[in-house]
Amino acid sequence: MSSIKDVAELAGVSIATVSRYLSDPESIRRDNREKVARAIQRTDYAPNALAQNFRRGRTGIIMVVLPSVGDPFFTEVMRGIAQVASERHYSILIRETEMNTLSLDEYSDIVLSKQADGIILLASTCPITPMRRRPKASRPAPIILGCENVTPDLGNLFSVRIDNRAAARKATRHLLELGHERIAFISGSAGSELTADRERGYVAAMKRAGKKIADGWIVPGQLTIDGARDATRALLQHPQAPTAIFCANDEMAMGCIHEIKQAGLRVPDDVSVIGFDDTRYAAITDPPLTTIAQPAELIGQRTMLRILDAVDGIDIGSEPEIVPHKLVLRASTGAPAS
Amino acid sequence: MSSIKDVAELAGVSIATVSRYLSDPESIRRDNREKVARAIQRTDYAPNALAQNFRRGRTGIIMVVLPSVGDPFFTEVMRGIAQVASERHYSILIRETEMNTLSLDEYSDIVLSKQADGIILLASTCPITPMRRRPKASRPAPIILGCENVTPDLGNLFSVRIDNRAAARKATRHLLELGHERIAFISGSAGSELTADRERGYVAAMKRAGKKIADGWIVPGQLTIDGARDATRALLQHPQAPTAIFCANDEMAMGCIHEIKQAGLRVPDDVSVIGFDDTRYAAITDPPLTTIAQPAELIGQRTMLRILDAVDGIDIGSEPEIVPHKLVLRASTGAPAS
DNA sequence: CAGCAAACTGTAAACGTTTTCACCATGCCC
DNA sequence: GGGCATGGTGAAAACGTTTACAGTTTGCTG
Repeated sequence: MSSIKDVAELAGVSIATVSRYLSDPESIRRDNREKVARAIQRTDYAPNALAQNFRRGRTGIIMVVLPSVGDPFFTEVMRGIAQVASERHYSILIRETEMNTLSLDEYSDIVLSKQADGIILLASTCPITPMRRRPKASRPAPIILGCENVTPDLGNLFSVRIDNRAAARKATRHLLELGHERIAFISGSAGSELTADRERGYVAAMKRAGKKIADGWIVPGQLTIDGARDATRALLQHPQAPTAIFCANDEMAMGCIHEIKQAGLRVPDDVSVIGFDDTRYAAITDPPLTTIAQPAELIGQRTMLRILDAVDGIDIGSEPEIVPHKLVLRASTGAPAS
Repeated sequence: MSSIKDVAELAGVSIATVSRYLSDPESIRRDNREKVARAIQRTDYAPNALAQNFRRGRTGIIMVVLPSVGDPFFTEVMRGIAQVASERHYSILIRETEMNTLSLDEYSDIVLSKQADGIILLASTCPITPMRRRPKASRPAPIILGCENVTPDLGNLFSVRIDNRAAARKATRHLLELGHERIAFISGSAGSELTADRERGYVAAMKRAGKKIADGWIVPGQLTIDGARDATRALLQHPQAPTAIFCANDEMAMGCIHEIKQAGLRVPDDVSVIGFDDTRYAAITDPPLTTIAQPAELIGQRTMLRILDAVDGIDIGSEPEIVPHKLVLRASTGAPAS
């Protein structure tokens, strides 16, 4: 591949001039402009991105860490992220971290060692351990959260998300208002702060309504279809089997509904099911899924915009940006059989 | 951030020694090894990836181009890709190209200008235009295909995929064997070679069985849920409405089934539906979906391995690597009502 | 046409590595 | 003890840009 030097030689100017042509053609004289343009054509020159990035000290990469690329909700968030990224000429680097915990230090190192300019942590199923060292860093590495909120001792990570607790309360209240009393909750896994908040909302709503939550009504479902199927089977065999099940995401709701039908029961006649996320499949499940809608794409866009701000040195603070959610009524919930 | 120079100074050795320590600690003397190790500790040093890559002339990035990150099949392929990538310390850079056509030249430029070491083209919905220029490049840029096969004039791009035609024949034959005569096909979009091949398989199987394909039985569905719903509505109103519908992917099959139920018909009693891909949702649709299973994750792994070979300068040729597929029988297909 | 500002250009340094090359010890063999 | 391989080291070049600085040309004004 030809370099800027070849172009300069062919055009009969210095490499500085070529470089200037590249960044701002107007800044060089007309005749040189044309000579350089021709030389670039002839040599088939394209700037070496590696050298540019090195020189500029930026990678042009934002790393996105997420537990599973398969999850349709994250997919939607990713779409928002990718959209802003391409507008701003940034690339996104996806890292899937099934379960392995990385400490904030390690993420910080990724930025410091110039593997990425910033990091977006999408709801991690693993507890993020706080930062130990490097108080010396003049300015903290740009790391922010999407969707997730996080244990308070982690300190001040900015995030864009909905109010998960309020949303879960709303979902639970919907079931209560339909007349359900025995409402179960299929959560994520132990480490997930994201679903923990939803669980808190569920518990709070039940409490406020004066309903008891029986042992075994809160079942972990790993946020996966299969996890939810197992959880659902357990719930259906529970001595006080629930008449409604609140699943912490839509994937699990799909697994849950399938398992209920499998058991010969009907949704919502025998058991109501409510999901969370309003993914693309929610409208075409059978029955169509009542769920909490999150503006996933918007979350992605906002998160990306904010991290780019942070990369540019703008202080984005640590006050989370809360985006709206809403309850979408479809046909998977109804009054309990009396 | 401290550089190798700081470490060298603190340790009292040259930067060359530090560099050698980093790449192979055994290659330096014991006492220096310890001094350097201590100095690295004390300075909190981590190599600057930007500088390393620049110096080495490699990006450590493989770009993956795909039409939609949302598609669960591609998601599965991505998982395979990501897995190999992380083993080999490569990063993947996702580029979503809704519809915009890029020429092979442009992809080639991305590699030549060191934005990525290689490119994987996952089934593009857009026709890839062949390469015009740059015959000068000593060796073609490593660009290979996953899933997709491509118009012959594009020449010699290696690919890993199933035999789509044979698979589609198998799916169609399954319906024929159940006794269906009026079988429709919901394809992708016009530009998609991928679904074009499936369409060819469908046509071939129908022909061989001596069944006519009525006008309007082959409907484009854009590979999306909504596209398939529209297509299905059209098919149900067709004067010779089909008793079985073959969808070019599972997403469309899900949309199709939903629309059939919407119309008050039953699957498979009134209309049989068969999908393609065997995504994670196939088993939990209602009824569970009969479909063609592709080893998506394997395709991803193999594709990534081969492109890494190509990046290393190994000639991988252009003979496609064909991986096995199979027909998975579930409950969405059955004999036609007589 | 002198003088001066403005516009443009070239030289060279810098970014942080890796790696070649020459060099210096050290230990071994004769 | 001289020669020689061996193992380790440091100086310096190189990778391809961008950019500060100084220098040169151009155009304008009086």
